[in-house]
Amino acid sequence: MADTPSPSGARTGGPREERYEQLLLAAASAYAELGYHRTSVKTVVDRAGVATGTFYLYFPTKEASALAIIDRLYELVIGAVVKARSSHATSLAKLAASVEAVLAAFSGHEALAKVVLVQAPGAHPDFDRRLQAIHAELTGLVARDIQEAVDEGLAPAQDAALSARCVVGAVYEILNGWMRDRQPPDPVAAAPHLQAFILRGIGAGTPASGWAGAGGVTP
Amino acid sequence: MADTPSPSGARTGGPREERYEQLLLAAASAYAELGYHRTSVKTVVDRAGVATGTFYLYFPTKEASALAIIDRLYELVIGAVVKARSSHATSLAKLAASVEAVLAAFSGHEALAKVVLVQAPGAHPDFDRRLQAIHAELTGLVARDIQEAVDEGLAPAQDAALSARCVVGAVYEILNGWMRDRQPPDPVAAAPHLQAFILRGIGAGTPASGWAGAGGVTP
Amino acid sequence: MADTPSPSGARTGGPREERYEQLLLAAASAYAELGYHRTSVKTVVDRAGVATGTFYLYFPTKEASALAIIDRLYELVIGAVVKARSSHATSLAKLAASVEAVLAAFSGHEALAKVVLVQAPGAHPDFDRRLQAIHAELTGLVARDIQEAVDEGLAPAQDAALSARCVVGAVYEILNGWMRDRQPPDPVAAAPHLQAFILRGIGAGTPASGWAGAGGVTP
Amino acid sequence: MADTPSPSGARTGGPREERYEQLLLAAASAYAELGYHRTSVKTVVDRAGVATGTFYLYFPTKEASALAIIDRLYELVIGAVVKARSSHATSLAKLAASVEAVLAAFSGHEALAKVVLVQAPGAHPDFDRRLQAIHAELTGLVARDIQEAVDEGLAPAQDAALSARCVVGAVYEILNGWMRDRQPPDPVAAAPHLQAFILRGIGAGTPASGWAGAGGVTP
DNA sequence: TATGAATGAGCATTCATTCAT
DNA sequence: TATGAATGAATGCTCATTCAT
Repeated sequence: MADTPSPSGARTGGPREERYEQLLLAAASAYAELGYHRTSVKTVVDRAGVATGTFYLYFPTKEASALAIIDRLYELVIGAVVKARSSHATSLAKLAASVEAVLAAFSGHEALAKVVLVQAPGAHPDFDRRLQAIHAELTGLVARDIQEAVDEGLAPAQDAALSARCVVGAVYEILNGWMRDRQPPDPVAAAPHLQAFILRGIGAGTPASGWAGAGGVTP
Repeated sequence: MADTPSPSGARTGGPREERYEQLLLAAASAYAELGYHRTSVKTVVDRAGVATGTFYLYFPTKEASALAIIDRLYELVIGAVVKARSSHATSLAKLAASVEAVLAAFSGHEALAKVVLVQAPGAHPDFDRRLQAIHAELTGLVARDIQEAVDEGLAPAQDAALSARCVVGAVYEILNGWMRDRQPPDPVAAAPHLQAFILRGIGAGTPASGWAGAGGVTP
Repeated sequence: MADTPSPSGARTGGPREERYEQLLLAAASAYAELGYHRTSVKTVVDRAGVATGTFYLYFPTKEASALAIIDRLYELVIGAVVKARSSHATSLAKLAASVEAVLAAFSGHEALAKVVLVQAPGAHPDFDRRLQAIHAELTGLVARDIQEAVDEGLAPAQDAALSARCVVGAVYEILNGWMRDRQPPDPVAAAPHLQAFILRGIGAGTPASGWAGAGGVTP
Repeated sequence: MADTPSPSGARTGGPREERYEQLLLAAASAYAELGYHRTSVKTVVDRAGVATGTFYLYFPTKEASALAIIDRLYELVIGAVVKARSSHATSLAKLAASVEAVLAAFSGHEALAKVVLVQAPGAHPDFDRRLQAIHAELTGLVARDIQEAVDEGLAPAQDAALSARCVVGAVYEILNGWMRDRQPPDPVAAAPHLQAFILRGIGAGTPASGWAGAGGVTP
């Protein structure tokens, strides 16, 4: 609902930016609902209430509109994660905060999330490439936290990259379940459980390890 | 390459079955490589070395061929899981064995796996529905194991369904990484790490809990 | 009317070749009448009495259909010219025979001629390139004849290439006039006048120079 | 490059006329370079450095801009020819002077010439009609000269209209060769050769016939 | 007069599906 | 059973033209 307040930060946003948002969101909701390939540009412009040609005033191709959606969510998610992490000092707190931030960012933009997590993969080679960016960034962040925790003796020796994949997979699956059939009904509410699972998973499973209290950092 | 040699070795395979396999595998490899929508029926029949019309003697529609691929992998995976579980008595051993069986089944049929895990989601509403079957079945099995472990005092109280999602997500992500960029290079070799992560994640993190030795159950 | 009897020489021409001819001629007549850009593929297939997709069974693109028309006329014209020339021994007789052969070949395939001489130039860079081939071939042949006549003392010293352009220009303009408003009503009947003009133009203007009787070589 | 500096030097050129020239020349250069159909109005206004809407303040349609180009060249060519002819008294001198004037006028306005001779024919029915005007006027003038020469006994009896077409065709082809690949490098320098060819062609091939000295009439 | 965002009809091309052989 | 030519609806994209500012 409160989707993407102009990335440039400008509050006013000339009519140009408004139209762009309008089309981006119309495209996102259509792709989310019908799937990228089953959505025609006509469907998108009908939802946005503009003419066909207008779409191409803002996106060079249909494909570009999907890439823009991916990029938009990328910014939102990475932005939220970076912000959340900056409030915490220890590796485990950063990790726990990141998990919650990801849940909050994705679930706060469901249409975008559905496009990125469900519809885009496999729809086009370029999408997959772009998707990798978010994925790699997130997994890298998590891997670093785990490695740090290991180095600090907070977790047992392990393949940090592999564990990071497990972490990211668990988070995505929670989001997928929520998007698919509202299980869990609220991803953010499930954060504590997920954090507990993850921290135990990497072998840093007790609050004494220093991650307790990371919850609620993303207002 | 060594993709899906007739699942039940018993099949005598009349010419009809052979053609069907040929087309199913040609479709799977094409969809895996190019994506469902970017693959035309022409491409599939070219790979199978038959004429266009022949495709429709074995599948009523293109869509049906993808559903057949999903069903095929479903059988393979669930079959392997059920078989693996039958060799173990305790909940945790069953869980650990299931994880390895899933990794082995998917990674033993890469083309099918790519179609099911990467290309099918989002490509068609019917696919998503069918995909749910595998997913729900797997998650249900895992949830049951977890609940059992909790009931037996082997793991702390928790939302078993939620934890099960985490488990399944972690497994899928390992498979995704392998399919995407061979990270890890061999999913089955990564099974111990993954099992450890998962068992710790549900709070049953020590071999003393009774899951050790589950490895190698899938011959 | 008697347009393009299968280039491969095969008289029977399977249904495949027939369809191709049908489409080529439908395209030629449409392009000739409406112009290349003002003709849609729909228009062509309607004239041919086939479905849209069928067009693309025989031509990879609309552009290719126009190139095929150009090539077809190229073969017809060059073929006729080479054949006509082979019946004559002297340079001037060859030249005169070529002129008549060109008039006959173009005027015997009016739709193709209109496409090549009127509609194709400027319609697409590729067309222009291909058009050059016919043009250069014809001009080269004429230039050779003129040079030979000069060398044999049958015509005064001159820039043979420049004179050849004049010759070809005169021939094309006669054809253009005929296509535009049937002036002259019959290009072949105008051949003697044109030949006289041309031979005088290159300074070999008397029948004594040895070109008389070249007329009528193309039955 | 030095294309069409306002035809009648008298024009004071208010800002309105300047804009018009600017757009006419931008359109001409674009059509000449890219072809009429491959040039969008956007391309023209970009070259002219004005906004899209401005184009329609000076031309009712895109088509009208091409017609204006044709008309402009018509004025230039006919004007030059009439002027050149007025300096000569005899039919053959008028003819020879006309040829040179046409070469000079077209080659002095290459962009316009390319549009008129190469791009416009076939691009639109209306263009063809308008093109006829220049064509008929020129051919008529030449035919009259030839008829006069015949009547004066300077040339043998002939179909003056047909000969006139040959003359015009030869001139156009020289211009086409120059525009296509700078063969000849300078049409005006080729005028003597062309004049000789033409006068010989109509059977008035000796300077004694009274056409010598017609060269250089267009200052 | 000048702008340029918006329009929407029009078009080339693709491809799942059919069916006569 | 097998073939592959034929179909025609569907779609992404362009661009001449309009009009509110």
